[in-house]
Amino acid sequence: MTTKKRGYHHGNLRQALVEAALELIEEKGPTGFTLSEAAKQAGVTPAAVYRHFAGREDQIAEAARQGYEIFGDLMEHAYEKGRPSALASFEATGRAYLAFARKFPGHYISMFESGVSITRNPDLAHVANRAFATLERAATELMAGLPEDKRPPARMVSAHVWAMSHGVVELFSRGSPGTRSPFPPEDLLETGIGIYLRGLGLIKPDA
Amino acid sequence: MTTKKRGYHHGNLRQALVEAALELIEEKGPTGFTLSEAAKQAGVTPAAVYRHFAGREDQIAEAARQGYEIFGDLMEHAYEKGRPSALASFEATGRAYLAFARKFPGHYISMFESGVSITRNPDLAHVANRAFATLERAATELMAGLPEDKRPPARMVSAHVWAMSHGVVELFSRGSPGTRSPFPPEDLLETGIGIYLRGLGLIKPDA
DNA sequence: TGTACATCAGTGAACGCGCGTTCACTGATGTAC
DNA sequence: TGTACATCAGTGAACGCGCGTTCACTGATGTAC
Repeated sequence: MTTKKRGYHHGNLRQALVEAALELIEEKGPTGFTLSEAAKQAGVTPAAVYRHFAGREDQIAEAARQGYEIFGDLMEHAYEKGRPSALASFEATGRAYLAFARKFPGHYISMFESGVSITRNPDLAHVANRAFATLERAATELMAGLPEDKRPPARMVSAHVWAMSHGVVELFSRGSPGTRSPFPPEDLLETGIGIYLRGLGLIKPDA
Repeated sequence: MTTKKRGYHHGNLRQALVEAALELIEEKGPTGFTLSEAAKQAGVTPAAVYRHFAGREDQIAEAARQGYEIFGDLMEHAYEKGRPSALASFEATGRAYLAFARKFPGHYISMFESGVSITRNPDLAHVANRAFATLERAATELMAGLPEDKRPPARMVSAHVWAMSHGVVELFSRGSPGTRSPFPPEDLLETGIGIYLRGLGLIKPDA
């Protein structure tokens, strides 16, 4: 829809295939994606896929890579928006995590549930690191506001928030096991992180 | 190995199939499990499976069901062990979550990553609820120790802890995306819950 | 501007594979007399 | 104890299916002269 770069025949088949894959993954889960069906959805023979990807695995990896790219951008935006308040920045990155999962479920699943191995794909590892580095940077600045003797490692703090965000998404933001969520996921994450930050001594114990 | 009930030919094929499924799931992920291979591993023709299960889906569901059963037992044990201290009970259930994921990875994956739908299977819903009810009971008791005006709903507190536990397992306890864990998962969860509880005002702000 | 050629994105047919599921069967086990 | 019968767990062959992947090809696009 945007820049129609029009290649030889199809005009950007590669991206069309990625988008087809994302739709399939979103609809039918990570298992539901097949190279053949993605090709069909893009109006092309399965064999054509091999002009653009090494195979099925590679196609998912590209979907995940684009996901990490978007994710990283969102995190950075959130981080910047909260500045100069370290607390606001940190909270915003947490919210951004959930917002990303909601808005880009296909990407999210590709990244975290498709079985794509980050360790085996250096490209992926690189973009993924950028996203997580933002969260960690926010944590580092946050810790700077604490007395040194009661300052947990920033990596640990970011890991905690990452874990809670991920847990909320997996358990309560999609129809996985938790029947239905007892609370809106956004509220759950907001209050959870709020209590956590109070535990760090960063929020006054008001109400 | 234990009670050899010896049925007609095989002697408890049903359970042997469940165990084969668990091994396969543990080894090769939720996708890696196939009815045929489970049958083969149990030394039996694929068709034999249909004497004991309605199909592939049903076989995974039974693996998950047994997982929830074990999980529920572990949670209850942890809960009882911590008594009469509500705090100890609550912390113990959190730890039990991670211990379960570590000790019974096949079950864990069947329950949370296999795509088995709890809502569509009443049997499953029932055993799952028992497990989560324990966590919630622990949370309720814990909240009783707080002044009423600053007492978040027990359901919410248990959801928070559940989410963080699940997140730690998914992200740092297995080789998913997080490269390698920056900290031992047990420590991560312990400290995370510790900070959270402090935020609730349940632990003194000592060290 | 027109023609000859090179490129290479996508085709279409074919492959071998393992899957989940069905079916009529067989033969070991348990039971009634 | 021995015989006839009923049960039903597991067999073996077959099925249709869609998968990922390969290959020689074709024909539209871009380029050199």
